[in-house]
Amino acid sequence: MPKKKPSPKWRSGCPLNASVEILGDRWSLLIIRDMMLRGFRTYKEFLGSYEGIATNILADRLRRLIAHGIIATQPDPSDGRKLFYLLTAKGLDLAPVLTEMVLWAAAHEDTQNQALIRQIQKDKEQFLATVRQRWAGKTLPSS
Amino acid sequence: MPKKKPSPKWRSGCPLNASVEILGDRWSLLIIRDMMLRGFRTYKEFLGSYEGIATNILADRLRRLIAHGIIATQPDPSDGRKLFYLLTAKGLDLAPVLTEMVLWAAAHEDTQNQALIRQIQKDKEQFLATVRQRWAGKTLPSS
DNA sequence: CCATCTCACTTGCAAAAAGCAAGTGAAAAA
DNA sequence: TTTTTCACTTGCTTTTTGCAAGTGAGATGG
Repeated sequence: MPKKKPSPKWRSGCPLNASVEILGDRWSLLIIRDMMLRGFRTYKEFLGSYEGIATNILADRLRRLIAHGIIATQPDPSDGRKLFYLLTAKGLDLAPVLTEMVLWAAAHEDTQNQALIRQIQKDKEQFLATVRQRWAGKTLPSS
Repeated sequence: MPKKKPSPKWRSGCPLNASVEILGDRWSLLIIRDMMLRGFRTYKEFLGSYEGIATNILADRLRRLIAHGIIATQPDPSDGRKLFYLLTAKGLDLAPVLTEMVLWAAAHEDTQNQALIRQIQKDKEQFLATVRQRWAGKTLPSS
C-alpha cells in the first residue's frame, strides 16, 4: 500500500524530480545500500561504514528516510537500547535504482567490489531476485 | 573508451559511492534529464526548466558534469554566443538509472507525466532503445 | 546494587554549499 | 551604432554539512 503524501510540495511534478528530492544527497543511498546489501540494521553499524558519515547527519538522514516511508524501526527485544532500522517495501523497491547506479559506475569509473559487479552483470534479474528473496518477510510497514 | 581518472580520491571504492559522489545532489540528474529526454542543449534552456536552478549553480553543475566526462560542449556554428551541451556516451549510459528512478517515484509518490511513465512501464527496454536511437551519432567524445 | 560502559542520539560551532540579485563581456539583431 | 541576447561571474545571505563534545536511558560487570 504505497501511502502518498497529501501535499509534499515538490519543486515539480516530474517523477525524476521527486526521486532526486528524496534521494539526491551524498548519504541517503549509501545508508540504503548498507541495509539492502550488507544487512546493516543499527545506528552504530551505519556509523561504522567506510565512507564515515557524521553522527548528526546520520540521525537526520534516518529521520528523513522514515518520513518518506523508505525505512522503519523496530525495537530490539533483547536490548532496550538498540533500534533496528529495516527497509519497507518502498525501500526495497530501490534495488533496481542501486543496481543501475552500480553498473554505471563500474562501467565508467575505477571502482572496487568486482565480485558484486560480476554478479550483477552476469544476470541482473537474478541478482534482484536474490536481494528480494533475502528480504522476503522482513520488510516493515511504513509506520 | 571509458577514460578513468588517475586518482579522484573517492570516499570509498564502492561503485555506488562513486555514483553518489558524481550524481548525488539536487540538480545534476535533472540537467541530464533535460538533455536526454527533452532535447535541451543550451544554458538558457536549462535555466528555463521548471524546477528553477540558479545561474551560478547551473554553471557549476555543467562544469562538474564536463569534468566527469558526462557531457561535452560544441559551439553553435550559426551563433557565436551559443554553446551546445550534449551527452557523451558515458552520459547516455545514465538512461537506465534515470529510468529506474522515474519508475520508483511513479510507483510510490504522487507524480505527473503519466505519458512517460506508461511508456516506460509498457516496455522498459523498448523505451531505452528509443532514447539511444534518438542519440545515435549525436553523443560527443568527452573532451 | 552501583559504577561503568554502550547505544542512539543531541548540541554548538565552524566551514562549505546553495540560493538570490545584480553585473559583465562578447556576439548578434535592430 | 545602439540595444538585446547569451553565457556566464560576483557579492552576499541563508542553509546545509561536518566535526567534537555531551547526554540520558538501558545494559553489563563486580
